[in-house]
Amino acid sequence: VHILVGWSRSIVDDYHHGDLRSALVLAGMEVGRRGGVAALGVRDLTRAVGVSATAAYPHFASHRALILTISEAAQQEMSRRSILEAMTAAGSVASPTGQADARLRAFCLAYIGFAVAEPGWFELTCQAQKAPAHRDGRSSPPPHHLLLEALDALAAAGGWSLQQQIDAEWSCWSMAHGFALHATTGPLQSSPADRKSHLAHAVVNTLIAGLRSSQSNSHAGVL
Amino acid sequence: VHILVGWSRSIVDDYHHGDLRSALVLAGMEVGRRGGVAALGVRDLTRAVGVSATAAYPHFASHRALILTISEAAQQEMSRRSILEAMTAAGSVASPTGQADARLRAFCLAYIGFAVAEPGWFELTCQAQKAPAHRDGRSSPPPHHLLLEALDALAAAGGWSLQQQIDAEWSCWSMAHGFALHATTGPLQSSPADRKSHLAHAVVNTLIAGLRSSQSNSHAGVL
DNA sequence: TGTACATCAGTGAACGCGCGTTCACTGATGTAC
DNA sequence: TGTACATCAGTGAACGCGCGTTCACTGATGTAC
Repeated sequence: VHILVGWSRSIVDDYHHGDLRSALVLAGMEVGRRGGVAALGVRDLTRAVGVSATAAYPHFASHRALILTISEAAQQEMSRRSILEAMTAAGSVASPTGQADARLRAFCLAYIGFAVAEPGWFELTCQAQKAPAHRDGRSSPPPHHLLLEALDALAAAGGWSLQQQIDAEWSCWSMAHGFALHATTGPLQSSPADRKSHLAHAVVNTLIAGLRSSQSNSHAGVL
Repeated sequence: VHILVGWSRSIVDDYHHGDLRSALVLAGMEVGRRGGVAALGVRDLTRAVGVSATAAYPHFASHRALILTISEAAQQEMSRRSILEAMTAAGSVASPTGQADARLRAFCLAYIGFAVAEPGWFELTCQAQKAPAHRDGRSSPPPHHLLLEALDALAAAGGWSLQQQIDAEWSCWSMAHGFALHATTGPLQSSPADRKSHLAHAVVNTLIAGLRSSQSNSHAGVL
């Protein structure tokens, strides 16, 4: 049975001895949602949890390590709560080619949509970008795994080579990521929502049109 | 005639009374080239010029103002020294459509190439991204103006509507920007140069293929 | 049941640091008469 | 030619701040006998 002990002077009462590590990550998500990475100081987070500044160090080797852990939590949030949902919702389409198209489109638009809806979390997301490890059996995968999955279907339907599929992977991620940054932090940041949405659709349309035609004339017109 | 006066104790001897403003911006470009935005503290830059920390304030209202000015200098560098050069070099192609293609391709690849070759400057570049102002007669235009110029030709050759051209603008910029970030700061940052180069070409090919086919079936397949 | 002891998650004072910015000032330069 | 004065680009001491990290510590909890 948990009893509120004396040292807990903070408003955050849902933390008690024993799970400070998780509490810090949770606080990081809460604080970083508004405020981004800049708000994730060691002192900021320990303060938010209601604990002395030094209490973080038995759980995290350094400030950077704490940030990276929170970044991974943000990636989970993006994947599980936003992209995965959109992709499974896009599953109800007739033809297999149409379904593959729809799922890839859903990935890109959800990636962008998450960034626009949660710019703070999106910024966290960008902190820990590892080199992509291909299809290990990880549970609740980060965004990149979901992209690979969407492309698998498209590659099978279109008869792509492995090289073509890898290239496509980076086209999709670049387009979605670049647009997300423009809409979030860049020159589109104060555009109205419907303009952002229109451009997002246009941009993703161009991407998919390009992928579709890449199976016929790839490696043509090289500079 | 300039004489080395007593207060100039720094190694940077090419600064004398009267152009401290330019000297600070120049130092910012030098220091930011390695080190990025994080290295552009007020004290860092005044130290680099060999001047007291407070000397910057008659010339810049705040730290932020100083950074924005340096960012604009980096944009000039990117446009003039890298992109403009590549685009004019791509001018020698036969058909008008082929030339428009080549110039757009040159823009994207030069944008990415600059980011990879000068990641510090590229980071500076991203600091001051204003909303794009359409074709005013500015001398030595920032990257966005050069993109518009490249698209003008392509739109004329392809018979695009204005809306299609605006959409294309953001497709190009998103793709180039997203890939540049992946190659610079993101998951591709420690990939070998030839892999970056291969993927850059593949990604730009996909983009251009998408733009080419967008004139026929745009606004089709909307989600 | 009661005492002795190890464990372990936290405290809180302190370290050294560097930041952006303010303020009153100084000393060389150029101009007017 | 020489003196008086305004201008102006700098100085340097100081302010308040908050950071990440270290260290020796404390006090509650669980276990052994």
